[in-house]
Amino acid sequence: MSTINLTSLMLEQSYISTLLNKKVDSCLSVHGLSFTEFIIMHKLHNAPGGSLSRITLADSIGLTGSGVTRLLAPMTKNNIVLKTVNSRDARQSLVGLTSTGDTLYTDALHSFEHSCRSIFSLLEDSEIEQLLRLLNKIKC
Amino acid sequence: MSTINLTSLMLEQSYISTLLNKKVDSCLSVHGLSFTEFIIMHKLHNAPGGSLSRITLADSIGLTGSGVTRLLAPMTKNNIVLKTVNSRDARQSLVGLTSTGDTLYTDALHSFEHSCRSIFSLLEDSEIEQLLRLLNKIKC
DNA sequence: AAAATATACTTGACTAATCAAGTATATTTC
DNA sequence: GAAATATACTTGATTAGTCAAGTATATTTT
Repeated sequence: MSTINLTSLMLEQSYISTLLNKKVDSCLSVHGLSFTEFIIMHKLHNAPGGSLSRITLADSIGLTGSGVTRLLAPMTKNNIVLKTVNSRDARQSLVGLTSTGDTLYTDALHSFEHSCRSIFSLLEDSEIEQLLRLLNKIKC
Repeated sequence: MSTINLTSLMLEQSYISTLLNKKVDSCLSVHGLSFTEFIIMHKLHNAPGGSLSRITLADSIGLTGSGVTRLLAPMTKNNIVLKTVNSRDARQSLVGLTSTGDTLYTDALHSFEHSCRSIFSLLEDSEIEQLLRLLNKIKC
């Protein structure tokens, strides 16, 4: 493979990602959510037991721990997520969605899915699978 | 296609992009450059005539005009880029690489390509082409 | 069990970007 | 050709995140 294509691929990937983030952000803004907040809610909604520690959350979304702390602060204040102490380890605090948060997530998910269908509408089913497969072969 | 996969695809794409940005940023930091600065230099290096207006630059990298203004300020001070007036339109200022900037770009490109080869090392040539093709079918 | 180290989280200082409003120049309309 | 509108850019205020240092609790070493 010529290195030129690798460079193009990286730049293209970065460019598309920038635009996609903006697009998805604006679709979620009607629910008062940023994309990152939505991702957090998605991870919490799908977590076994419904809660995750900050560090697990941070790793699973590619942010630092302090980034997660700052993101969760307003979400806690707005009663979207709830912090509970881990009785086995007082350092850890587990985070989960409140029922308000879960309802909000479900609503936002509808908008999000709608936006995704539009964004990926030019891709066939098999191409979606293929794209997912190829993305997972990238060494981050 | 199930909507579940579209959601996964979007989240996966976002996650990978976050990590890739960090990886590439750290590879370029030895040259004192951020990824965004590198992209700007790349666009300027490859522009016909070697210069672009701020707005063309902004569009081509997915930033706002003001973002570009702020990015270019320190690069101008460090003699990496040069602003020239457009004699046909006094509003526009064209931006180009200085020779210092061009040398820096060439050096940084080596590191960047090296990093890209590692990042995409699990992908076959044909898969790189395929990935580029699929990314370009995304409606941003 | 005390000391050293590691882990989970928070906080202050900073950076990169955004948006909205402002300024200067161009273009269009009447 | 003056007035209205559009375009190119800049700037102040804000936001989302980073990193490094700090605090509190756990774990390991001796």
